Amino acid sequence: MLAKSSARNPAAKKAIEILREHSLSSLAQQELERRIMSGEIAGGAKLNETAIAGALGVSRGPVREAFRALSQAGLVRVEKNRGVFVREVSLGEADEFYEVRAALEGLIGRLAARRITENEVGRLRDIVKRMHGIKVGTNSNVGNYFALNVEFHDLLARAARNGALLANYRGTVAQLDLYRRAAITQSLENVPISTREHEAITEAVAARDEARAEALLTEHVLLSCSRLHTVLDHNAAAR
Amino acid sequence: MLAKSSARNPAAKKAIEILREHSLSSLAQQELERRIMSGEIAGGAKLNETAIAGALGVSRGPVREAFRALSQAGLVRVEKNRGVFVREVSLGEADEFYEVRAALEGLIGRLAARRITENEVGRLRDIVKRMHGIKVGTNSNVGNYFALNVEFHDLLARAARNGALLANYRGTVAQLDLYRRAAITQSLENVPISTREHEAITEAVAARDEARAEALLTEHVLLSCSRLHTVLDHNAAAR
DNA sequence: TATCAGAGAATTGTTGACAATATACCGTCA
DNA sequence: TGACGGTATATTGTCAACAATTCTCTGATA
Repeated sequence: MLAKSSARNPAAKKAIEILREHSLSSLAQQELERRIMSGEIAGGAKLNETAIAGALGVSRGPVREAFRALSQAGLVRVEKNRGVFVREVSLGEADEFYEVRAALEGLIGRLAARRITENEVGRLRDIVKRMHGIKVGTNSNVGNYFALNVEFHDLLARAARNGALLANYRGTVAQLDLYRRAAITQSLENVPISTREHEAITEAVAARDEARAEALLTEHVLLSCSRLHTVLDHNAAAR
Repeated sequence: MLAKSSARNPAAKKAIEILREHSLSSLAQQELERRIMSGEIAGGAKLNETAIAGALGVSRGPVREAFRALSQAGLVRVEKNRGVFVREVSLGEADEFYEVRAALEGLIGRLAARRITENEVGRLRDIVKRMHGIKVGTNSNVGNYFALNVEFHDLLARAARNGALLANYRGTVAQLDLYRRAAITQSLENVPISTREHEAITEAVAARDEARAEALLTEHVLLSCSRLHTVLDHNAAAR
């Protein structure tokens, strides 16, 4: 029965092909990471082994292995005999991550200015152009801007052509986003300001100005952190 | 039988106490990390699940979970259906890690200069004093200097009082040490130079000079990388 | 001699079962 | 009514068995 479906059904064939090179635990890890980062699973939520195993159609073993990897990545917290919980990042911890990220982005700016290709510069400019297109008024575009922001910085991180730096950057940003997702503190008024910063960064990198790219990127991250606090204070005052 | 031994044997009692808060997988992870970082298990070596489980007195489950965490930490490499191997870091990758570390240490220097206590400054000075005591001639003291170096930088990283930075620093250094351990490239002649750099860093931090501490630490890491290359080139030429 | 095929052994991937711990529920008592 | 205790349930931690894949060794062949 299974053989028959795999022989005829292209989807089943593809699934088997994927399983040939990926273990169930790595697939479970990917899927759980996606659900956590998308906010599908809220911060602090408990991850039930049996329930997740059932939902993914696997046994508890691979799920537990995925948990250990996610714990090492700082995305979940493991309490012995009690369970696994989506990590909650406090504002204080977010500030710590912002500092680390600022240092990493500085290096990214320096290296990207040195190694970025013309094609990549073009893609950066395209992202900035799309950022300019965000209309200040429609609230749904906040998420749109957030996605463009992620795309911009990840492209820059890849342009630095340092694997260790890229992995470190992504891991740090993922943990920082655990906070940013919980506290939806994107303010529309900051979009034009932030977009101008991205534009300046793009031109510094395009001009191969390493020192300026480093300084602008470090400053950009620290300013983002400041803007976050401003929005939070404003919200707190209004409440 | 087991109850009897645990009731009388203090060691067994302690072991049970440890098991009350630590799972076998986390203990396996710790132990494997220790063996990898100490060089007890060589780079590239295959980690046999059954053998390790037997050596640690547990079943394969916890060992596999430990593998996943170590893989996420970048200390081992998992190949599906083939096994787990201690990660081998190339010279090129080591250069990448040095760049990342330089950025992190810069931030550590800045924050440590801001937040270090008098007690911690005293301990830094003590470490430097012990570094000065290393006799250039006895080869066994290279490992001694290496330990002091680790102690110095980890103390400084803790003095920065940024948990995210500390975790990131330790993870990065662990991966970098995978290379440094494989290529035992410590040269005696560099010890006095490196010691002077540590001394200058200590005094910059003690003087609360954030900019200087940041600059000196960044430079120190990049110089260490340069010295590594010099030693390697020298060894290659001599061969 | 070198290469290839194949049987056997070893190793990994996954699962289900059992034991230990924690949680939830419910009745009792103050 | 609310706090406490005990039992039942649910969940986690660990293990052993089975299936699938890879590795190894032997022998045959060019």
